[in-house]
Amino acid sequence: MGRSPCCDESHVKKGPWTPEEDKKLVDYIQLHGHRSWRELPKNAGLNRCGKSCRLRWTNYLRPDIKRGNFSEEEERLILQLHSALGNKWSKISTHLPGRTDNEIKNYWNTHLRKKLLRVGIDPVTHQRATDLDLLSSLPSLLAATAKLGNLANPVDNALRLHADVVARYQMLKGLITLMIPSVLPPNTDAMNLLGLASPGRYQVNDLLRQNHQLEGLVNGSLAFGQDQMLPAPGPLGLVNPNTPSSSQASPESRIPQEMMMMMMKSNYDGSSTLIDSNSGITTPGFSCLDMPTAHSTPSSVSISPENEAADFMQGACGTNASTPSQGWQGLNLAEPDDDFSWKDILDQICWADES
DNA sequence: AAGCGGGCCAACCGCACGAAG
DNA sequence: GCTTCGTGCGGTTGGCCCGCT
Repeated sequence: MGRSPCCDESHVKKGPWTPEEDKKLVDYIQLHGHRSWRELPKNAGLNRCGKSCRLRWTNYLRPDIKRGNFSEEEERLILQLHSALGNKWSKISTHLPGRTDNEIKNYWNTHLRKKLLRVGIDPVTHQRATDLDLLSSLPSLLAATAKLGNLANPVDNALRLHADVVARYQMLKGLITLMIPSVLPPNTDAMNLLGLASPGRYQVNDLLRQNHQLEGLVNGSLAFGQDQMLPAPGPLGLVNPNTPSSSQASPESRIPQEMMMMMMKSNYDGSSTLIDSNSGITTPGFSCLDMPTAHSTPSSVSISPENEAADFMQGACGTNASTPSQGWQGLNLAEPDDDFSWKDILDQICWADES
């Protein structure tokens, strides 16, 4: 389709607006409204194109514009909305009273995008890196996130925690994936063994939930004892409907508890308590950031972006407790078979790390 | 103090889409 | 059904500001 620009006339002024122009525009709109932006500059005595007037009004002069820094609440909301809607700035702005799409877009590009990148989350897809060959970069990612230290901003803390947990998740995933050819039956889904969502679109909200889950592991709140199949989710109510039942877990899939704990605990400082309760991000629950979990499956349910956004906007802070289910039942952390060499696996990982 | 580089943000540009004729 | 108009939207640009050397 397309059409010629509204301001073909080369004589119209461009560039920054002067206070006099602002006053003319405001005075005119207050008196007459802005029924036709094309006619407005003529009538208001402005040497601008209508489009420029509209932008100036909507992005700067409108009386209900909120100026100043974004609050933590706004920041989190933008993250959530962007993960659900993508670059739909105007839609996002409707959830942030007083903020314009342009302002949010700028804030995203200059602040939030970089924050996500810094913690290893793709700001476009909200996915963590999924490729196995990225395994080699994870130790450095962990080190980098550790260096971020105890950040004052709860959102930063949450992101750092995401990166930390995601990195461990990746190491674990990589380990299992390496194991598959040698010790697991063909077609075994490594992630199902862990009771985690299968790879795919991975949003911040998924991250938060998996944080939640992995923290359970890290903190030892999920009891996995010797020779013990996990009969039920831990106190966190972990849910993964895709998880095979324990009866389906192959004996070969056993991972020694010591190894899991070593991987999950290494360098972990229990930083979940860093999260500011005022921010609404609480650990291990992340209560106000959680997607509704009782009825949805992370990453695997197809929802239109709009519905998805509406869904979590509606249920963000009022989620039902997760239904206890078979989640993590496939996680068998009992002792390995005697003839199985975990050292070999570790050696493989070291090799992968070095390559 | 001057030059440089990067960050930030207001404003611009071009396309898309719905309404009206 | 088509063309034109008006507006909305998202991506990009350009200039200002600030910190660093």
